Amino acid sequence: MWLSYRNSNSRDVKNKAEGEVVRLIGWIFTKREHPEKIFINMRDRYGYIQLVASKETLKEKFENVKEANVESAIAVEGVVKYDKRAPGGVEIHLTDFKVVAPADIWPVTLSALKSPEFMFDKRHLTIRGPRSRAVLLIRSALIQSAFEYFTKNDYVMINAPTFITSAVEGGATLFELKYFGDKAYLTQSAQFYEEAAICVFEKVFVIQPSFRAEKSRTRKHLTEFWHIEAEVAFAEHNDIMRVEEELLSYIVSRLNELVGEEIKYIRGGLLKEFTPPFEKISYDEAIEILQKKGVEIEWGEDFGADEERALSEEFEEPFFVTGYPVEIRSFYHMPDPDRPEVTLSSDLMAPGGFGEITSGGQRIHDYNTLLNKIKKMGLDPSEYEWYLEIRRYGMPPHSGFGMGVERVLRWLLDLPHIRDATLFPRTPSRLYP
RNA sequence: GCCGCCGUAGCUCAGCUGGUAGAGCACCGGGCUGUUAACCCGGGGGUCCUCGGUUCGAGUCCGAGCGGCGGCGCCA
Repeated sequence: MWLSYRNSNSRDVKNKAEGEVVRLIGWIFTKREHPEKIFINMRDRYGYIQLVASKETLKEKFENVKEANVESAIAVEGVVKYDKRAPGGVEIHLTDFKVVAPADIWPVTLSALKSPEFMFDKRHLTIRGPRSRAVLLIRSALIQSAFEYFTKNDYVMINAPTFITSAVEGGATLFELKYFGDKAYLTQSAQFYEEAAICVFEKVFVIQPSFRAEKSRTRKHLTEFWHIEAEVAFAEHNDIMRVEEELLSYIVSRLNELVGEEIKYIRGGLLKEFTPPFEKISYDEAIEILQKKGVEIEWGEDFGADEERALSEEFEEPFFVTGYPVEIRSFYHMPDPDRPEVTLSSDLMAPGGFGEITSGGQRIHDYNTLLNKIKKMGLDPSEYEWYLEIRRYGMPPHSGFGMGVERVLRWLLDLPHIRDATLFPRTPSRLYP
């Protein structure tokens, strides 16, 4: 009933002529009261529009406007009026006003915005604010853009299971749960399942959550995050870096088209667009750069937060660090045939001190090589039985990567914390709401 | 897991060397012919995180616990 009552919306009224009668549905965002007039900023899915209620035209219904609290759901009818004094230059002079669902006194005040604890305890309400609204719209567009990129390039979307039995990354970071009589874990990555699927579809991708039981108190970690992962058969390390740089460039330019208004609202201007290929430096070069900057790091050590920051400060566009040492990468990474101490792997770094946004590389596709590697790293081959077995039946060289949705979003929008990049964030200290 | 900071009204915070609490925002009432986080005047509102200790007396001092925030390690 109410959906069909609506014949315009906050965005669409700008296309209407002065004097046209429109019916809108939405929520009261803010309200300013005077004796004869009340100004309402109404919010709907499309944005914001100012409503003007005047005692003269609304008569006894003016009282209803007076009594309606902020965040009441309303249905209104009114006349389109262009006026310089209205935000956005257009407003609706009400001829009818109904409360569809009343609201209690809204607890989210201006000072509440300063309290992360309050804002996330009341996340189910605070997401209605203009900032969360914009970020979540951009997030939706980001996932849409990634989906577009992959499907335009002949990838097949697969859906990997969430319950798993063995670790893709380090075993210590798995969430354990009861699975009837057995132990199961929540997935950290769809990678292994993608590797099985490339022998059907050659190019596959997933967009789904990954779980990591890392007690990370940082602004770049969630325990549940959305993962964009791709895996490509017959592809070598350089091929997958090409995919990553194309994907990121596509996402950025598409976001500017799809949600430019929201992006401007959050960061004051459109996103800087990039063109592949990105700069690529080797792990060895990265170590040199860091040592020259006076950072204490030796070849063979992994980058910590300080190192990632120092390194990425040296760049103004995203760049790859390639060829990480075998010791600091997971067991499945392909050693470089010309230099067995390093892997055919890379991380894509965001510039300006931000650091890692994707991680990827070529996988070991030979059965015996992988088996030996698993044993050498002290892992139990029986836990990787099916993963090994796919290598006995025509597994070509292949490569893949994973990109964190919230991390990319946080970087692009310069958000203070990764929890701002998701609807209901999950961190070690937050499981509610 | 480690290091640091914090916990007083619905929210943000003040409260000096111990004498049972205050401001702004929000809310309610009144005023105001167009506001943009409206403005002006008035009002109500508090187990001072919990437990224990010191003291005639604890929001304030001491101890423990719980919760949150920031950073490190780990990663996307």
